[in-house]
Amino acid sequence: MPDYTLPRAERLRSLKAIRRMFDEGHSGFVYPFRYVSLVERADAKRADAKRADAERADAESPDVEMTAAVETIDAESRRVEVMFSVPKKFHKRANRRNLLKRRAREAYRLHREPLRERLQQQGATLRVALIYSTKECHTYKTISYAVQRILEQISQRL
RNA sequence: UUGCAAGUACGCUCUAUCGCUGCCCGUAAGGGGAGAGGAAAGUCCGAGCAACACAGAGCGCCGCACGAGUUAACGGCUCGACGUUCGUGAGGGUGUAGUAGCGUAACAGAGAAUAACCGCCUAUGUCGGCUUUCGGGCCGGCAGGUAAGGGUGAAAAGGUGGGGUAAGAGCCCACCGCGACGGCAGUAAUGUUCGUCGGCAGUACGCCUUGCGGGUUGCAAGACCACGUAUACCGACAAUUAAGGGUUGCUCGUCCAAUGUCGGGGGGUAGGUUGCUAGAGGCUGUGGGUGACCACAGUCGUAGAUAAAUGAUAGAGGCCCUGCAAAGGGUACAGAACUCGGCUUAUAGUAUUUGCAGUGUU
RNA sequence: CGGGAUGUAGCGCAGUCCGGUUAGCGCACCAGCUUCGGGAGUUGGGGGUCACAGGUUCGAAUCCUGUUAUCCCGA
Repeated sequence: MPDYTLPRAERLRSLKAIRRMFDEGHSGFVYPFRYVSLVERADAKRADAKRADAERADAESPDVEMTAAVETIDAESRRVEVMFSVPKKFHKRANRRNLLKRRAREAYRLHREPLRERLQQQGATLRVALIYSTKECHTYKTISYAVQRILEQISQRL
């Protein structure tokens, strides 16, 4: 039985980690999403993160609304951390942004199992951000398809 | 029946699968139950709450301003008064403290306020001319009188008619309008088809004056715990009278002393707990009040997240639109962030009460 | 979430406090002159729903109210 849950622990919440991901991560675009991901194979990531934070001061993309998860002690649940974002620039109304974030989260929740297995095999961890960057408001079907494509792409890059 | 006006209530429902955030039960597996709005929005007012001395004085600044009521409070609400404006009407919009003094009123116009440009008059005074029956008469000028007429303007000193006059004028009179006092009605604003009297006022805005209210900053307020560090370094300040500071526009008052206070300048954290949801609470009934609202009784338990949960998908059913039907399409505005009371703005549609105007039938 | 500012010609800004005759300045644009031609220079010209909607006033870019867009600040 696959695990379809998505508790808060699996969401990317640390400001430090987010900055690092946007600086060093690999980014791509599958309509309507822009995505950013960062793979880490080493175990000594905590020291890494500290160094990265000290290096740089100025933050980029200030009007991005972020959804994230805290770093927990459990290493297993930290295999993948994800955040979803819908910029205010494209969607003015809060209820619209909520709806799109929820659809994206749902699509991720139902389709991330293959990716997770692959990560487990390789012993790597992954951080992903999905940014909905279009003015149109797409249905669940479109979003679901796009999310699957993104997860496939990330999986192939491992 | 058509079109309107003013309100009031509601504003999708159910099932399945997979989830999210608190809470309760359980050692655990798991189970139970809760989970967006009328505007949650804008942040335009008013409060609670918190810190600053359980916050003081004066000045300044800001807000409000018909009357009565309502309320914890308000710039809100209710009922009422008057003016103005839109509407055939039901009704809707908007305004209303005081005026002693000062300022401004472009352009146009003679003039924008102790008005004489054109016009009218020459009774009165005076000068000149003509004439004379020597009383005076006529013409012109000057002093002067005149707010009727002209045109300008947003606004020109009550209106119409008559008398009166040299010409005119509330100068006098009639009616209309206005104001004051008294009576009457009303708690009052105010009204008055009552009585008596007064010839009778510029207008708008601002300064100003009066009354009432406002200390400042806001839950990123504030409190605690953990982690980490630096009492780095530089500068200012005093021994009894002051500097500096204590979240206030200024002044005062008051408080702060050497392991000190403050400033400059660096360093660390980016976590948790609390504030955090029972409150001027909702609903029902009875009573009071025109009403806002109030009193009493009963009853209910109703989000608390933290880059932020309250959902996604599928199916079925309502409702609306198109269509003969089959079928197709639509189902608004919008997402809690300390909490209340209002206001404002957005909103597919549905139901309903009262009232108005028109048309038809009887 | 809380607090604050701005919107005027294609672009950048005055004017708004304290309302008044025709909303002004620079760059850009158009035309003439100049040059063999262009640039520079010079002379003239066009271009504005003063963000939007109500209100106050005789009269509103200016005062008042609401809406909308953009920007800034607060750990």
